[in-house]
Amino acid sequence: MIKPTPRRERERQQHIRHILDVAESIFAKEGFFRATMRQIAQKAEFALGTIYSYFGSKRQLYEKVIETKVNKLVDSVTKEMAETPSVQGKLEKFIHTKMTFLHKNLFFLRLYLAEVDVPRLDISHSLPKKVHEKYDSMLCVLTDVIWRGIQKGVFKPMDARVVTKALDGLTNALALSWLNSAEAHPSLETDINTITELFLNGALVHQEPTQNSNDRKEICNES
Amino acid sequence: MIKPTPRRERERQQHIRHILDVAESIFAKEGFFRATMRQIAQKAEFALGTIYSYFGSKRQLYEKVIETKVNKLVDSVTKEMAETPSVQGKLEKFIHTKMTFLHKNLFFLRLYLAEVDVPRLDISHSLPKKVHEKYDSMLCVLTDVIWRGIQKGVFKPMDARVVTKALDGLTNALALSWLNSAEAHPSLETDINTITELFLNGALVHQEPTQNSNDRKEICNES
DNA sequence: CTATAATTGGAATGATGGTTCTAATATTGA
DNA sequence: TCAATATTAGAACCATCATTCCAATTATAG
Repeated sequence: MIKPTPRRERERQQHIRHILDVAESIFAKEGFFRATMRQIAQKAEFALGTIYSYFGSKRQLYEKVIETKVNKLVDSVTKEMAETPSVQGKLEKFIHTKMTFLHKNLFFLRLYLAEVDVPRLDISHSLPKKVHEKYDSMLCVLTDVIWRGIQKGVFKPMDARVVTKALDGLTNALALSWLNSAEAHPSLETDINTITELFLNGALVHQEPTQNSNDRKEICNES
Repeated sequence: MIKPTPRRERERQQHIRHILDVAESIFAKEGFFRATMRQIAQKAEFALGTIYSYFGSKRQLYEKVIETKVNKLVDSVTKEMAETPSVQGKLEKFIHTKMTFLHKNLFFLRLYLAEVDVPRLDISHSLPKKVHEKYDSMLCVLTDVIWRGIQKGVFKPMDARVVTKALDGLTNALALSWLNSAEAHPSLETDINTITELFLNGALVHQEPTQNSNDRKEICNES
């Protein structure tokens, strides 16, 4: 019951962050069930008991890993969207920010896809509500944007919920492709442009796209 | 080394199919790791040893479940596409057939998403090559269709590979939403239409998409 | 320096569940 | 009906972890 030294406390936080990082990489590589606490302890260079003293159980550790990252993702996406006024701009921000985040967190991407994108299999049905609520809050913002776009006549009249899922799925699908193809970075910007264009204007060739025609050029003159 | 009676043999096949069905439902509900062979044996009303005599191991059983269904999916999708002449028609067939199949196989859908859509986590990296090859063959057909569409000037010049992933992901994402929302059937046709429209024409409102598309042709003939 | 509290390491525990084995049981051909 | 064979049942075996525990170590305060 004594005061914990500031330094001591700082180290503690340091350790926690370090363990979370290691756990993330192992969970991402092995999945929840194959990953063992020993493995994590070993790679983190702590003893088993230490891990358990920081996080109560394997599941808690796992949940913490996911929760931390999902929060970061959602926060940055919603922040970017909030800072942009136009409907179309918000949509572009959504695509851009989300994909950039996933691109910078390829390790995490596996967990994300397995747990957030394809929930309710294996363990995920017991992911803390917090995580799902957080993620859903982001989707709600997106739905709202689309809905307002429809009201304003910028978007066609479609079911905003369905469109939200489609856009969310579209971004996930492309991010997923980064995992499988072993290429390095190059695809990020290209993929963002492709998706944005595809989502806004579709695959068919048109005469005069009323709103924006600027990014079409970009798509064509490279690759 | 004796002749297996025809009836006997028929029963055997019957048993195998029955076990596969049961296994599918359990794997889908629990995931590979949580599902136990005892559980499957019990629900299938066979003894453990019997299951092992039919399929060698848990993993083999699991792989058989997935392989069987993926084959059916891919076969029906490619067949439908082959029977349709026009590029746009083939695309619509892809969306329609794939989504209808997944809609009719909601149980399987979980496994499908976890193993085929988000591979390499957990067990999937050891899914038999056969399965991935089969699935990829379907995607190749799709890529080829898109590529030809671009050549003909029906589609904008985009990276056909990326568009393939996008379309595949789009359909997966919508199918996924059926799992989460507990609604019954109604969304299938609506979702198919929404996706098709979205993919072909995008979300933005356009003026008058007239037929003429020759002016873009020259851009395409690289790649 | 010493007593007290916090941290750490890793062996010991216990449960779970895949796989194997053997003893029934049923089927077949004669 | 009877031996030979195939099938089934489920108990027993065994390896693999998550988790707990306690002894050893280290830090803190006076």
